Amino acid sequence: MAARFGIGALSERAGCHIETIRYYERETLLPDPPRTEGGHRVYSEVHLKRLTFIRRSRELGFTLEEVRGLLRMVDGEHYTCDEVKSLTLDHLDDVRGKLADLKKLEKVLKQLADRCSGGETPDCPIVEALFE
Amino acid sequence: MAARFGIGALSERAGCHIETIRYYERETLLPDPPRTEGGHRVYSEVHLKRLTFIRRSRELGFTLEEVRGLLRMVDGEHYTCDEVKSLTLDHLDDVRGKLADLKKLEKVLKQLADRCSGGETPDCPIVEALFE
DNA sequence: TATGAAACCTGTACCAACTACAGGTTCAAG
DNA sequence: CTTGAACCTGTAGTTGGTACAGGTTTCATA
Repeated sequence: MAARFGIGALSERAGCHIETIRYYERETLLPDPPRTEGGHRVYSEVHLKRLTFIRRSRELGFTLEEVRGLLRMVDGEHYTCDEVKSLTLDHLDDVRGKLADLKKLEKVLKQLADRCSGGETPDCPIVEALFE
Repeated sequence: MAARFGIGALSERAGCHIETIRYYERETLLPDPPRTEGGHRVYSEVHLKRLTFIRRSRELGFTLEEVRGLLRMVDGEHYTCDEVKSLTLDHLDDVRGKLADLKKLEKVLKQLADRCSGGETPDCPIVEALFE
């Protein structure tokens, strides 16, 4: 028999908050699960699998819209590697862009900090630089 | 005589949106400027200088709360280099943390993409990996 | 079977840091 | 005096959740 469990157990097993699960349901990333008489959500392994997919994708930095795209492919059954790979490569580009921005930032901040000798001096080169 | 100008000119000279200026005002990062009879905001160089400071700080990735802190120091007149430098170094740590996270991400994404040969194959190793 | 705590429910508001209207008023040039 | 650009206020939306409040259901124990 398929195991059935509540939202608390799903939350624990998938490693994401109860509120997040309900949020994904509202966002139609997770299907509406069956309910008990009293209205409690009842989940099974299918839901866990799907939620895990979402969580992993999010960990890899995909936006919810991108996750939605991935799920559509997976749901459609006839997605191709090409499609998935292209989505992944686009995302990789994003990540690399952010990486480049952050590196620049780090450099500038380090330069600023290096130029400042600290101490009690009231004229700080960092502040000066911020005024441009 | 000190030049006085409207929000549009300030926006242009500081390089940030009109709405953002009004937002900073609401957030008390910018002082309430004097107004014309009809209620239009009137700015002068002081405002431009302060707004530039905010914009530069934001470009360097400081949060608005951090900017608020920097402004308090500058306003207080008797800030020390030490304080400013320490705020900057804390922020630099943040940036380096994010940098490390993104690098990990990049690596994983690249590995995933490399493992996938593309093409029409319906079984994609990326999708597989996302299901964990 | 009763009971009380733990788990669950819905709905709303909040976070950052803006952005995007709608619908109205003022300003300045001609 | 007209007209159109610039400006005003106020509200709602963005992303990806989180945090309640205030109520109901479930289930293990007495």
